[in-house]
Amino acid sequence: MSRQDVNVYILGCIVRPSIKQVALQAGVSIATVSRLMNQPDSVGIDTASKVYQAMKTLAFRPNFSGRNLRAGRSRTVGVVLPTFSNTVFAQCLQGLETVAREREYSVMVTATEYRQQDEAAAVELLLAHRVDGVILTVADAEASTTLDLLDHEKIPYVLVYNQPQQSVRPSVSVDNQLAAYDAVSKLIELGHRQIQMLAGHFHASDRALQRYHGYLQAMQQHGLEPLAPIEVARHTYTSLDFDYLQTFRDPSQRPSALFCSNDLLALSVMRDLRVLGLRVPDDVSVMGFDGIPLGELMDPMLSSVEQPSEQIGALALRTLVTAIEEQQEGHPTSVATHILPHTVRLGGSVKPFVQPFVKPFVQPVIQLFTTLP
Amino acid sequence: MSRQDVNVYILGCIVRPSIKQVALQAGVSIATVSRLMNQPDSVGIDTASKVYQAMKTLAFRPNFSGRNLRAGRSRTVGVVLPTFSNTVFAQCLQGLETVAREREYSVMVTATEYRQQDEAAAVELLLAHRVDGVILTVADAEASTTLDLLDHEKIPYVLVYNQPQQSVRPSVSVDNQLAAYDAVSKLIELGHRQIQMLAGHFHASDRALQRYHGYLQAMQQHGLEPLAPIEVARHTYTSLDFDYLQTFRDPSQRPSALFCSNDLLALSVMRDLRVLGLRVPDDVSVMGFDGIPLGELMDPMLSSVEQPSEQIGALALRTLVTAIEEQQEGHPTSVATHILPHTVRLGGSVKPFVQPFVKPFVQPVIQLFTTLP
DNA sequence: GTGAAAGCGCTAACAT
DNA sequence: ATGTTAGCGCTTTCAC
Repeated sequence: MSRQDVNVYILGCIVRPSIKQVALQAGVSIATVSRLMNQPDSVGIDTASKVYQAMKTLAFRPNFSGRNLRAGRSRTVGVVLPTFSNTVFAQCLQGLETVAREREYSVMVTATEYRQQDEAAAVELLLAHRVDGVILTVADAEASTTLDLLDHEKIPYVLVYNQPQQSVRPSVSVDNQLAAYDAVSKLIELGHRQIQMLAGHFHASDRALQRYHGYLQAMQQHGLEPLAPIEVARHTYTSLDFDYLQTFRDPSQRPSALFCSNDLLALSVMRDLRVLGLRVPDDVSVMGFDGIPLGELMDPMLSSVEQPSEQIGALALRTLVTAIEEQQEGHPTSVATHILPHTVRLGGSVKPFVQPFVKPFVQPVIQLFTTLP
Repeated sequence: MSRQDVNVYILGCIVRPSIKQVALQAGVSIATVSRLMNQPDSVGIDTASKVYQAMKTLAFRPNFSGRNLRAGRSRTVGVVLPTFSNTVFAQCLQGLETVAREREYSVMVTATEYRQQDEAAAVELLLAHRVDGVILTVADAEASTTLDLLDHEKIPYVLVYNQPQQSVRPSVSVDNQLAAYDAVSKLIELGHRQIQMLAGHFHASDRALQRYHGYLQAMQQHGLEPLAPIEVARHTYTSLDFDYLQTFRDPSQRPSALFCSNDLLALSVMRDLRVLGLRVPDDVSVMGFDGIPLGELMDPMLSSVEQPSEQIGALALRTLVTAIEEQQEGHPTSVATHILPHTVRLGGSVKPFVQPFVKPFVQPVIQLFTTLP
């Protein structure tokens, strides 16, 4: 062995030590070094300490590329979400990453920015990195060639937020239709009759469509006429474009309650209504979906369907790791569909609807007072 | 060559094809396949199409583990942030990931949950994966052994949000002290004299401390007595614990304006004040820091120091990639410190302070009215 | 323009 | 309990 094999410095440049240098330094074979990392118990106590010492002096750090290549696994999971700018997905990522760290998995992330056509490339890239599995939210879980690919290649994956109805696919979500049904039923219970749904493009979010079905179900079941949904060109923040609210200027034209497919949209529409001179909840009640933490800080508090995003992420990761490890041990693949409980949070953005048919008796008196300086 | 080398299926199980299978299928050497991926021009036109054809039929996907091991680079950057639950960091990640995708880099993420002691392990893990560089926010950029490690090992990195003052470290941030100074000066300009700062633990966020210095500077420069900052045990959402606001019940004890070290804290405190029966901005004005998009949707709109989080992420990634590629070409390492512009956004959560020294003239009349049924 | 061959760091089967 | 060795998939000289 040449001197360079021991030395960490070559031409003054740091060369990261490999197990080879460690083995040389400790006077053992590379197999021993490798074993110490994988099954520490299988190495003699004094040999072990020698190797640990060598690792320390050389500041050895294993090279996962080598390990992954050889072992055929990477202890890395891939994540594909529409965007991290929407708190819901960010929370999911947070929950997922926390559990990943516990389980000693790493996380590689991509965003599709709600573009269905970007899903395939995102997954391809992750697969090139040989991630052991994928956690993802797709535009449409039923008709997804990306999911078909994963199925075909037997790559473990878990959907988050998507809730496949026809196909059998591992997923973690709330029951979107039921949750929307509950929310709209609550509005109906509070006296609302004219309830309209507002959503991003349905083709970019099967969840939004499922929620719309829940809306329809609630309306029809209560003998109410469903209104055509308002589809806006975004899933997150508005850009102060009020065209979609033009009809709201006429009180007879506008619904008494608005059910939004997510909280960012709900908060945006509340702001837009405000700018238009309409009050929430006095003129329009607003119900969101997601239950983002910031909604609770609003005044009036945002009513919303709470879904446990961090837990969705956490459970998805646990489910994925289980699938990965089952697969590695040659077990049969079990497909688990987790439906987590939702709750309808009622805040000040929704108020009971009272038919405005009688003018209050005291109004003249009030008018007298208000004409005073 | 045995038949198995050509065949993608072994024992009914899919075996991912390598360049070896592709080469065999196309009747060329593995070197040609490799060259086609790296310098497509160096391969003959007809050979190329043969190889492409083989790749297609075999559904070939390069194995980055092999490539990374051999090439010594991974086209992957590591990201270490306090949490993804805070919109600010989520936005930064979004900006960063978008540019990474453009540049064909992958992103591996970790959260420290504001625990300084977790920073080292997070970076170690990323380095074991042989990321080409790291983007990170640390608790304290001046005294960070993690950053010293990166410096020592010559791993390119870029800080985000951190703004080192003494040490020379590549970073992308706003000028925290100046930004806080501007915000507090604005409050003073609006008549506020009793201004207090509220922050998470300073030892977990050097930015918060720099902002406190900005607060101090503004107060002193205007001849005002700084108040002791309120340090609360969190950086994100409150858990409805109002102890820290006890003194606010007494009007003579409370400041007229509160400057919060971030928006989540500001929104939380606004909610807490509301629950305590205090009105924002009538009883207390509130100014945040970060300029998260949701703050603009609030009513009253959250006043805040806007920092361009997505751009911070985007620029950090561009800077990092530049550093990585400079280093690979053996160029000298240039250290760029980017200070991005901030703006003080004034919303309804702040109102001019008027000394309540004269009782309004009409008060008796009002009292008369209010004693009516 | 193409091929042969070495080797990146590591694991695991086999040997002792 | 430890060493020897083959080879994971790829890039990159060095030949021709």
